[in-house]
Amino acid sequence: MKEIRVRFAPSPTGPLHIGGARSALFNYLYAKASGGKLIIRIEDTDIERSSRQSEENILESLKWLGITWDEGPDIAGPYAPYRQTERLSAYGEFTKRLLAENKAYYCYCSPEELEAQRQDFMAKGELPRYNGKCAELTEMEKARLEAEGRIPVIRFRVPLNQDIVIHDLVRGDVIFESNGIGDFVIIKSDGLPTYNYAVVLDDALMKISHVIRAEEHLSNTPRQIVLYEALGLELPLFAHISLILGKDRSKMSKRHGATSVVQYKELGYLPQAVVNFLALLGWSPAGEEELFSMEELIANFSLDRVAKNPAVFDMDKLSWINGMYIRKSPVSEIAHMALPFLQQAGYVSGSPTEDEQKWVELVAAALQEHLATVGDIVEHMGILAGEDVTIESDEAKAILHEETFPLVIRAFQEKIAQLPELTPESIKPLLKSLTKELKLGGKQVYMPVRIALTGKMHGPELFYVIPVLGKELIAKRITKTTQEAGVQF
RNA sequence: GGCCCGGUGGUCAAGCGGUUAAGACACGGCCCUUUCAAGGCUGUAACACGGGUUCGAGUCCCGUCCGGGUCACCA
Repeated sequence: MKEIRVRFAPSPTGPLHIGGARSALFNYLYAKASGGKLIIRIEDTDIERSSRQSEENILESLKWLGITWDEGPDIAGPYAPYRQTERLSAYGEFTKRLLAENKAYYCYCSPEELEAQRQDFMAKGELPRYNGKCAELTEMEKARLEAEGRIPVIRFRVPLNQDIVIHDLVRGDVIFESNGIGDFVIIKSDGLPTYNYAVVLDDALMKISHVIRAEEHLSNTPRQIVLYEALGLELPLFAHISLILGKDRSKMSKRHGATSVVQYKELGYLPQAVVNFLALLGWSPAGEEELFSMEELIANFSLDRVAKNPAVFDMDKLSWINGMYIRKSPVSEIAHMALPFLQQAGYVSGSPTEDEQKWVELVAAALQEHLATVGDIVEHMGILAGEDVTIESDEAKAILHEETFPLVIRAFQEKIAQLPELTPESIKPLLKSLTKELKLGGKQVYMPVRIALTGKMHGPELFYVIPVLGKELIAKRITKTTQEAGVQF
């Protein structure tokens, strides 16, 4: 059986886009599910916009997501190199052959002339495409044009009157007429191949068996197919997955919010959550489970459960999934992820002490259940840090005026004074014993203590809040809130 | 505009000629709970429209409408 080889071929012109990430993921899942290989190929023939920095960023984002590859620019492999600009020498003989067989020709039209042509077509209401002006130049004409200092491109001569059919794995057969495609450029005037040419050569040369990519490439595919045929190369199987749309149903872009993978990382999303969410965008599992680890995705993935219709990026669902993963993660991991956010907000020093690290761990434990993203942690810190407390409402204030309040708060203070160290484990029984000894309902103990300590009626479990605050802050905040409420005890 | 792809609740989606048209997110209610969150139960809500084909159409065909993609010396 033929080896399954799929590829993700980003152009390094910016950070990894969320849509690109999903293409990469589907390729990865397909490769893993079928025992095949994933190849990363960098399509950097647009030298103006490509950068090595973007390439590194893209590879880093893929790694962050947990997508690994078998061959690529950083690990080489049997079909190296994996950067298009380093593969140029391999293209020459193919181009020569096309030229020799008259399947391609030099074109001397300048950009200005092409633009004028296009305007002409548009004005006449015809489809704008290359008019074939240079298709049949004689040697003499070529020499003259070259003497003018014109640098030619090479165009592919698209065969006329042909139906080109794509047997698409997700869409079924898609048919294009070759007459709808004008002779297109395969070699630019700078000598570099265009995308449509390089992609065909590389996919063929790298023995790619399945091309899984976004739907925006569907209308390019007939160009590529005619090239495969002209060169006598074996066609891969194609699978075009639909696009990811923004809330207004247009293609995802900056104005829809975060579009790159790094942005999600920076906002405090977990890679497993992003992967899980992306997988569900356009693919659906056979069962009703929605939460999948990478291993489970691999075990369940198949191309025939990939949807044809575009999907709107639903931030709410991403947040929900992320929250699920945050709750499932060990506290230490959340603490680790939370640290930079807390540092940036000034709650923790640049190089945290051991005590600070323990404190962050407590904070993470307290807030873990409440977060949609790790970055959200900062919004909750008012309750857990600082001397600054204000009572949020008259309703809260009234609770401090209940007649049992002095009793409760005094007993509470006595109890924590006896503890050498405040820990969730020690506070939990302490609070319980308080209700018992005072013969009060839970609410009559927990609520006044909560308000005295935080000024709020809601928040994380008290047995977390108390150790996070520590004895000193507790004393200060009690003084402050009781003063504000005007209660003696 | 030409060509191509798509159209099931607000969103993601299951469905492959016969179902009370799943499930999830979001939203509302109830329960649990010291609060909130989580969790459990529950409710509102959909086959774009019009013609066919068929005993029977969300499912097949055609048209209309709507959305998207693409028409580069970008990828």
